Amino acid sequence: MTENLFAGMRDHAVQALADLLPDLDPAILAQVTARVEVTPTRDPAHGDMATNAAMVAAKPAGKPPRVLAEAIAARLALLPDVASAEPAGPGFVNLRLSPGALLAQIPVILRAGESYGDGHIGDGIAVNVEYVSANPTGPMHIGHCRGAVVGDALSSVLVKAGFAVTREYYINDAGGQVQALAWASYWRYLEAIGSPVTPEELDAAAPSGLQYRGEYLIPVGQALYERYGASLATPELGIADPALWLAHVRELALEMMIAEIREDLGRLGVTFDVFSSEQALLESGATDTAIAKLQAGGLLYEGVLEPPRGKTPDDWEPRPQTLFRATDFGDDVDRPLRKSDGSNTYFANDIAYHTDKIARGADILIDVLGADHGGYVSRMKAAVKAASGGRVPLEVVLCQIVHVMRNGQPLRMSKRAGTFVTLRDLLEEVSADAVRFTMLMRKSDAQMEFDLDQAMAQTRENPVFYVQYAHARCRSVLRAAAEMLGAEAAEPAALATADLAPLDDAQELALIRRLIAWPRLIEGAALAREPHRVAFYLYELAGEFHMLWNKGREDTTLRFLQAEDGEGTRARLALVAATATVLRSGLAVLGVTPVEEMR
RNA sequence: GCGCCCUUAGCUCAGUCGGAUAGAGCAACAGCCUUCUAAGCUGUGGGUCGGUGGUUCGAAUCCACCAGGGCGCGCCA
Repeated sequence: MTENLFAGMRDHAVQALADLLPDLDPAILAQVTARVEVTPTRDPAHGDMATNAAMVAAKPAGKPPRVLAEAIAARLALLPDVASAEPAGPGFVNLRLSPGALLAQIPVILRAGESYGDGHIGDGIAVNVEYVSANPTGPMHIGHCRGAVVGDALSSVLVKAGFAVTREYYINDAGGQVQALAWASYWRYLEAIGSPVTPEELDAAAPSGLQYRGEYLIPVGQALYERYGASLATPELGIADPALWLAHVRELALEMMIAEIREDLGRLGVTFDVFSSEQALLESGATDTAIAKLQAGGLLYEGVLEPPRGKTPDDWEPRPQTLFRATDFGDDVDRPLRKSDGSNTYFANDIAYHTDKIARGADILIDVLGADHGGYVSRMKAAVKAASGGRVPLEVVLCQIVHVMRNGQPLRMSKRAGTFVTLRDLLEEVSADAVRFTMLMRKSDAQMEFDLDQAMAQTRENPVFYVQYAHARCRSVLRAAAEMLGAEAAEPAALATADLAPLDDAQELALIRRLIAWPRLIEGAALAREPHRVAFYLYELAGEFHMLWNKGREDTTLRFLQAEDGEGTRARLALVAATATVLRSGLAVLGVTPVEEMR
């Protein structure tokens, strides 16, 4: 748990307001203080931090913002850590920390190590983050990997901010797609045992045709052969009664597909705490229970939906269905829970699944979904509201489509063109570090172009390289320091005791300001559910460090290691070590390797 | 037709949940450098924030309408 200087200063600003406005209605004051913020300044000329306290309080207090700002500044100026506090602009109070207060954060960082930035705003609240949840009918596709990276990084951000996170994958193993998987696997099995059955015959025999013809099921067919011999076929090696084989084939195919998915995701550094099975939920009766509960609450009825305006399906006919009163909970239309054959819709099972997550103790549910599921969001939110009695919110992070670009041209993701389609293929060309960081350099709900050339480039244009390079430079300096001063003297613990007064260059101070913004950044990213902010922060932090490094090319007094200046060297080494620490802390959140050297 | 997301410099994108003169990289232009710290460095130009209204001390941010792009729209998951 580390100190957030901005949060601390905010407490002082709020206190100042309370002292200055003793007659203000407490309820109004609370409203005002909720809007008070202390932020890093964009322009160093404005000091280290600024607060809007005077402006948000001006109206309720009936005083001009500048007057309030004067009074707040006068009070904040008395704080020992504040060097100056001045009203500015329309009513900001600009604060400059005393050099000691600013520099004192460096040993704080060094002692905290990578845990610097760990926060408590999560307060142990249980958050369930569900992501990927791709059908277990084939290997991971490139389209899945953005959600995987976003979900994984978001989880890490939340953990760092103090939330109790469960990372979860929902296996859709109950529907018709899995049945189709079983039939396709059976086809590969028949091939493995040398059956004369043709794909056409199988396509005709399977209830929904032969859907998955990719070669990735060949190993499944082989494994079935190894386990069952020819016993799943007729004596003539023809198609046997599905009752004899379907369950076996289904089980093994699912097992192997899930193993493959886990392996692919593992290569990307994406892991989960819990895998939940739709089929298991059905078998446990959880779905019936959840539906019965809605029924008991009077939230279900038999009714007929209107066709959507402007786009009536060809085969539309009015039909009575079991409907959930989603409109009572903010959705546009009530939603069906049962198909005409009496089985549950995907939505019905998903209600049970989300109910299950709540029953397991989640206080907040987050689903990371592809943009093609956008139309699904409002009904699921309605369902969760109904199922939890409004206690548990469902939040949805939508990930837009990724266009993979090469040589400035969109990459066609077709097998016929010989270009890759799977995550595994992608990872053979681009490192997991580059994939992850690049994916996180965009807001998730914005469409993005993934430039392969840029992701692989070993130049400044590549943000991953740029950030890893900054860390490598830090480590390089520290290795040299260990040579020069001895290993122990270059350790964080030793550097934490350095006299930091020599750090007074504008660029050194700019770097320190960036470092101390880390705890606040984590809080913001966690509350906004926006892991991409971490990537941008690291990019900017790396930029400040590179700038200092480059400045040392011209101004030799800014170089980190100087034989004739022991005190200055120790101070600068402390800054370098602190920078490396925060870079590592951030890269850990993103799941990107903090490399020791560029090779 | 309806709903949701998006539109910011030539390009790719940020903009800290309403704050100060809207930022970064690439590209362009102009210098420097070819190593003393490592894949070059420094500086400059570039914007009616898609458009029009509105809300207020203050709007890229919130609201309404319009334009363009994406996604979705009863028994697919």
